[in-house]
Amino acid sequence: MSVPSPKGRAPSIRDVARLAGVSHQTVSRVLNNHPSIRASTKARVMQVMEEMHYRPNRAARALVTRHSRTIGVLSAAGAQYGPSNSIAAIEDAAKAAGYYVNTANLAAADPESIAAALRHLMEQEIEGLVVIAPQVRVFDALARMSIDVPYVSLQSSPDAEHRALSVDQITGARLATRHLIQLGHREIIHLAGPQDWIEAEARMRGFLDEIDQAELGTLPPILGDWTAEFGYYAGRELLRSREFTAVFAANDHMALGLMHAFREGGREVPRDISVVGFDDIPDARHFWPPLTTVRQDYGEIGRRAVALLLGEVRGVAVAADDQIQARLVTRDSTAPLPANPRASLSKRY
Amino acid sequence: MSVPSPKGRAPSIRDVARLAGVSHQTVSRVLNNHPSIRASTKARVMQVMEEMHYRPNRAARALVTRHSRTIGVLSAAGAQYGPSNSIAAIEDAAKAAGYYVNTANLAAADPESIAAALRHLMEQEIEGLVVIAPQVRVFDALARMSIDVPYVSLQSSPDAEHRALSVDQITGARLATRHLIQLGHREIIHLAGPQDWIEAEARMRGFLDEIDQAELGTLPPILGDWTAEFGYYAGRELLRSREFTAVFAANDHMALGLMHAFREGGREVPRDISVVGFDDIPDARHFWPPLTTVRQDYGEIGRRAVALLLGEVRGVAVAADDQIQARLVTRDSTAPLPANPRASLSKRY
DNA sequence: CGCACTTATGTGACCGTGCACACGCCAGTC
DNA sequence: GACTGGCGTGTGCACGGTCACATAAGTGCG
Repeated sequence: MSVPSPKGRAPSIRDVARLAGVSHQTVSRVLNNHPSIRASTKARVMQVMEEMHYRPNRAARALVTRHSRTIGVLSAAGAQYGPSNSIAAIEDAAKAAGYYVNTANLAAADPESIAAALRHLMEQEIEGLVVIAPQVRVFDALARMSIDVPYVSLQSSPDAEHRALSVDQITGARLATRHLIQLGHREIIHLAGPQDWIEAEARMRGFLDEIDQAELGTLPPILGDWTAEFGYYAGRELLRSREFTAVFAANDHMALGLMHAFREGGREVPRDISVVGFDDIPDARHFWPPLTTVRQDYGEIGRRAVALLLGEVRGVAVAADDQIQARLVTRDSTAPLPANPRASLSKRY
Repeated sequence: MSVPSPKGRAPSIRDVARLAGVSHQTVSRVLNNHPSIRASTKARVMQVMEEMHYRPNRAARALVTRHSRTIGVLSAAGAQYGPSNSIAAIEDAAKAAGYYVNTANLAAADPESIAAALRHLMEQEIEGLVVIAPQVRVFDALARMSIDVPYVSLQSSPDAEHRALSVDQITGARLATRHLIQLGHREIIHLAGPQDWIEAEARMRGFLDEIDQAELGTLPPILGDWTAEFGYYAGRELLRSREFTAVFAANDHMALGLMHAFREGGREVPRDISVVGFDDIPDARHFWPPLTTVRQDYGEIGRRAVALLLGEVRGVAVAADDQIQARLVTRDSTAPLPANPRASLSKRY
C-alpha cells in the first residue's frame, strides 16, 4: 500500500488525485460537482475520498473563494426564551443551507462591548449578520463601524439601511390591550421592557395606540428589565401607589412576578386584577393562574431571517412579507371588571 | 495618494508592507508581536494598518498554521434555560481566550441527526468540543465516529475517554430528597427526566440512594420530558393513581406543571403535597408557591468547561476539581407532613 | 581588530483549494 | 476534410498568511 499522504497531515485533493490517477483539478470538480465529468471518473474519485477519509479544508476553500459560508448572530440576552429559540432556528436553517453560524453574546450594552462583539464577528469574515440585540444603540454601533455585510434584524429598527423582520409587536400589544378594554378595564398599567429595546418600545406603542383609540386616560408606564424579579417589585410598588384594575406586562416573566406580588398583597388574579403577558413561553399556561398572553413564533422568525439574509448575501431579492403576526392566547389571568370596582372613577363597560 | 491595494480587495500584509516600506514578513511579525522588532518600525506598521483598515485574514492564517482557533459546542435542548446559560458562558470564556465558538443544535436525538451535527462541526476544523448533549447515545456516536479532537462534556458520562465536568447531580438530588425526608415525608415520588439523559439518571440515582439510606420503600419513578406540560399531565395521573405526600421533580418546569395539576385537583402545595424542583430557574422563586429547588451554576460550569478544554487543546494539563456543588434553596413549596396524614401507613417524624 | 552572538529585517517556499486557460478528442456541419 | 463546438481533463497560478533560512548591522570581548 502506497503512502497516501505525507505523514501526519490530513489528505488533500492532490493526495486523492494521485491515488485516483487523475489531476487535482478533477478532484476539485468532483467536489463541486461540475457537470462535465465522466460518471466513472467521478465514482472512482469519490471512492478514493471515502477510503482516505478525505475532508475538504474549509480554510483553503475560504481563502481562495473569499466566501466563509458563515453568518454571524449578534444577540443580547441570548439566554432568554425568545432569543435562544430564534438562535436555534437560525442555526438549523443556516445549516440546511450549507452555512455555518457564529454567535456573539452581548454581555453588556455599553458601546465598547458592542463594538468588541462586532469586531469579534467581523474577524471571522462573516458574510451576513443577524441582529437579535434589539437595542437602539446596537444599530448606532453598526452604523458607526460601517459594517460592510448585509444584515437583518429581528426587530423593526429605526434605520432603514437593512431588512428588518419582526413579529408585529405593535399589533400584538394592541390585541392584548384591546382584550383588557373589552373586558371593561379602564385603568390599565403597562409594565414595559427596558427603554432602549426596540421590542419594548413597539409594545409600548401598541399599548398607547390602543388606549388612545379607546379614549382612555393614559397612566404612565413602568420601565422594567424583563425579569420576574423586577415584575415582583414593580407589583408591590403598584399596589402601594396606584389605582388600576389591569396590567399589561411586556413579557411573561414580568407578568409572573406581578402576579406573585399581587397574591402576596392579598389581591386575587383575575378577580381583583387582570394580567396579560407577552411571548407565551411554555411555562405560561402552567402559571397560577394560567397566563393570558400574546404568542409569537420565535422559530419561524429565525428561519425567515436566514432566508432573507442568505437572499441578500447571494444577491437575490427575496420577496418577504416581513411581518409575522402575533396572536392573543386567552387563559385565566384576565376577567371582566368586577361588579364592585375599587376605583370609583372607572366607568363600567 | 497611492493605490493601497488592488481594486476591491481588502488589504493584505503585502499591501501594508508596501506602504510602510518594509517586507511582508515584518508586518507579520508585528501582527504576532515578535520580540525582536524595533519599536519605531512596529509603530509605523501599526499606523499603516490603522489607516488601511487592515484586518488579518483568518482563513489564510488557519490554512498555514492548521489552527482554526475554533471550538465546537454540541448541544441538545439549546433553548432550555440551563444549556443556553452554559453556552453563553462558554462563548464569553472562549472569546476571552481568543477562540471562536460554533454551536450545533441537536434537533432530534436519532443517530443520524447526531452524526450530522458532529460532521457539521468537524467540517469546521474545530480544535475541541464541548458536549452539552447529555444523552447516552451521543457518546456512542462520538466513539463510533472516532472524533479526533479533545472533548469535554458538561455531564459525567459513562465513558472515561474524555474529561467530564459536572454539577454534582447526585448530591444535589440527595439534598432535595433528604429535605423531604427530614420534613417527615415517607411516600415520595420522583418525576424524572428522559431515560437516556445522563443528568436525569444522576438525579434519579441520588434520589434512590437517599431513599435507600433512609430505608424507605421505593415508589417507581415516572419518566418525563422536562416540560411543564408533562409535569401537568403526570400530576393529574398521580392524583388518580398513587398515594404520596411529596414529589421530587427533576427540573423546575416539571415541578411547575405538577403544582398546577395538584391545585386543579384540589390539593394545596405545600399543605397537602410538598414539591421540590431542580435548577433554580429565575422564575422559580415567583412560582406559586415559590419553589424549593436545587440551584446549579450553569455559567460557572460553562467557564470551567472552556478552561479544561483549552488546556487539553494546548496540551497543558489542567488540574480541575471536576465537580461543582449544587445547593438546596428552600422556599415555600415544601412543608412538614401534615398532622393528619392521608396515608395511614406513613410514620410521622 | 576579528570573531561570535544578538538584533532587526528580508527572501522564498508552502499550506489546500478554485479559477482561467489550454489541450486533446470526438461529433456534427458545410 | 477543414472548421466549429462541446466535453472531459490537465497545468499553473493565485489567495494571504507563516515558517525556515539568509542577511545586514550592531555589540561585546579577548
